[in-house]
Amino acid sequence: MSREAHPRIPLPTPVGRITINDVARAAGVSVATVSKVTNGRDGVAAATAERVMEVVTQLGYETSLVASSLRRSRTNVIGILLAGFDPFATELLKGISAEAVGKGFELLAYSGAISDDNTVGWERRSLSRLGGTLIDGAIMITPTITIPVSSVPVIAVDPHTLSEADLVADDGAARPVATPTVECDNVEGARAATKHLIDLGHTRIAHVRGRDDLESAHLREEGYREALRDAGIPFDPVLVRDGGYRAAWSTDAAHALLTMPDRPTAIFAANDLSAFGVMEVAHELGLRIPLDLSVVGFDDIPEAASVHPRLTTIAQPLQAMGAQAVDMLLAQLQGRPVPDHVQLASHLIVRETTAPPPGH
Amino acid sequence: MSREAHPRIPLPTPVGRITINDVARAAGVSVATVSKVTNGRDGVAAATAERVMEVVTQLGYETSLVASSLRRSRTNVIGILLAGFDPFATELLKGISAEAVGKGFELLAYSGAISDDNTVGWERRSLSRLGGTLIDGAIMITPTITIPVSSVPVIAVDPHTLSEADLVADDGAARPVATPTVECDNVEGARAATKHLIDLGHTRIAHVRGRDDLESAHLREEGYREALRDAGIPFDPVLVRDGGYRAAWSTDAAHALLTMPDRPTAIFAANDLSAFGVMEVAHELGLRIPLDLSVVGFDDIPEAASVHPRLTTIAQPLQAMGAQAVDMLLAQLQGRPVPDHVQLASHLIVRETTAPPPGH
DNA sequence: ATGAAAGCGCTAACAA
DNA sequence: TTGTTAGCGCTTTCAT
Repeated sequence: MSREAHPRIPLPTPVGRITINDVARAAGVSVATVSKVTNGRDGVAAATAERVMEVVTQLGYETSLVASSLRRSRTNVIGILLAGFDPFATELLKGISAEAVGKGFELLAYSGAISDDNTVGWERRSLSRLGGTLIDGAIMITPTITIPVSSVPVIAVDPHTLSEADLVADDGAARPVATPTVECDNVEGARAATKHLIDLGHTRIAHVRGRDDLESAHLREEGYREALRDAGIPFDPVLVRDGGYRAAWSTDAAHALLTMPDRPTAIFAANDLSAFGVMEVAHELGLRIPLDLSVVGFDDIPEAASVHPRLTTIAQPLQAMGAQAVDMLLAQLQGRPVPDHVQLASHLIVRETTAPPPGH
Repeated sequence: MSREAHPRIPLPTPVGRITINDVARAAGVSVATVSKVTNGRDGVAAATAERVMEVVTQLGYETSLVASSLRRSRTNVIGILLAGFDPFATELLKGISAEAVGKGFELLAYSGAISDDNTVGWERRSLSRLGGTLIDGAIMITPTITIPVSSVPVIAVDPHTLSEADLVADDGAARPVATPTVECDNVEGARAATKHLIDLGHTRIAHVRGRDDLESAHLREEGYREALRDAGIPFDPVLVRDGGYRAAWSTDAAHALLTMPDRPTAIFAANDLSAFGVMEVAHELGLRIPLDLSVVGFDDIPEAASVHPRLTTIAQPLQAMGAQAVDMLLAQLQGRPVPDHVQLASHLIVRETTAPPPGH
């Protein structure tokens, strides 16, 4: 180690980011050698490697994710593409994070729909911007469009459209590739919610429907109808109104339902937000929950447990769904077979908004 | 628009990612022109621009975040650097996301500590890997080390060490640059928690302390002591035990406290997890909460509202803290003055684990 | 064992 | 108005 003078005075610290060039210069080697050392490639003398590592430590050098990902094909980074960090997405993130730990992947949650003008099409845009370079694969949370053919593997969680697997290409041939999907059992959940009300003795059960353009809304209505059919209760179209998955819209629906002559004694709302709208209207009309009116929601967002009275609802196993998505993505990355479609069981959480009908 | 034959047959779609080269080739222009068009630079004939845009749309081209960020200085992406997507971090994310919307920035939450071997030092590593290229600035969530001098602006949320502002450099000169910090008022929160117990009539109030190496633990103990002092209750060192911010460790502390001769009638735990440990031990010992023992936590993680009985605790305004961090980072990016240190008020949430002491 | 050089996709000077 | 070219930081042949 008798090269001419590696002075002990502090290396000329560069001002901005420390790059591989800074390290190479300080260690008196080429950038290629530094790259080999930091990536553990062999073909470098032990002494050289040691000296390089010393400089790396001293300078606090880390390879730029951007630069290396531009050059390499794999980055060991999984992208989670989402429209925003809402409660639904963050619950999934918790599950994803827990499942990914120790598997050698870094997580990168990207919200590209951060301004109002690109709330539509963020799925494709995000995938194009990150895919193929920054991330090895992606988990897409509640995409509202069909996921385009992508250069990296993608798993969709709770997609709001039919999977491509169910579609047929223009030329009539079935598509070979579909985006694998993870979601909860919407039909079964809705059925359980409705059955819970039926078991309590309700027979006049209304449904505040979700957004017509979203697949889950249809599935939940289907579950509602099935439960009625199973119990021999005739379906009454008058008792179904649109709530659009939003509290504001649902108040209209609720008002119509609760002021009709033979008003329902129970309402199954397509999601928790709609249920909140229903509860608000009931309160305004002087109806006591659950004495005069029972309400069931869907999703079990955190607020469901905090409102008064606390909302009975169908919980989606969000963290388990996130973990499942990770498993599927890793399988896909490793070339293992991946199921097209995974449904996880939702379950009823009985809280304080449901009781037998009045006079029962 | 009478160039020779832009055939209507589908453009030769490239297999992998669509790059600027593909667009240039398909549109019959240079990549520079495509770049100008997609970035809205002028100096391009309207007809050319239109043709390029047509190809861009048809091919579904989006500029690669990686490549462009390598070349440009600004990316309009804010990085949120975190150790993992835990409840604390995700609450902050909600606030950050809500505040950042419409401000023209994309959000990129990066968890680089995804394997067990790099749980220490993730702060520096993440910052080095993303900073200077991918992100314009960073919000660092609960860093446990002093943030290194960085090439991009950084805001620290709930840092677990003293800010550099409080330190002095080796040569004795005060450092010119400190990492601006957002946190809740730990002292005041702890004082409110303790005062709540005092107001209920408790005088023998124990404290299960947090991790000794974390600044917030010391601040919370300080608040506890101040409240006692304000009330004229002498501080009894026997009533303070280490819980390490963890449920498992806190059970030992709780056991010691609750089996002592003159046991406390109330315990202020340094965080909610410690409080859960205390509740568990109390249950084992046959102590009823809150009849025999009152418990107060700190943080108000979601579980605090779900356990039985529901935990009285000090809530940190996490979403507001996230929003504040965004505001500060944007200010810093725009060269506006930024406060060194912002403290947001925590507040007491009274639930079911506190009551007057036995026989009061 | 080491380094020179090409190139990943893109942007920005500069030339034409 | 358009294209040529250099280079952002890095990895990877391929010479030396």
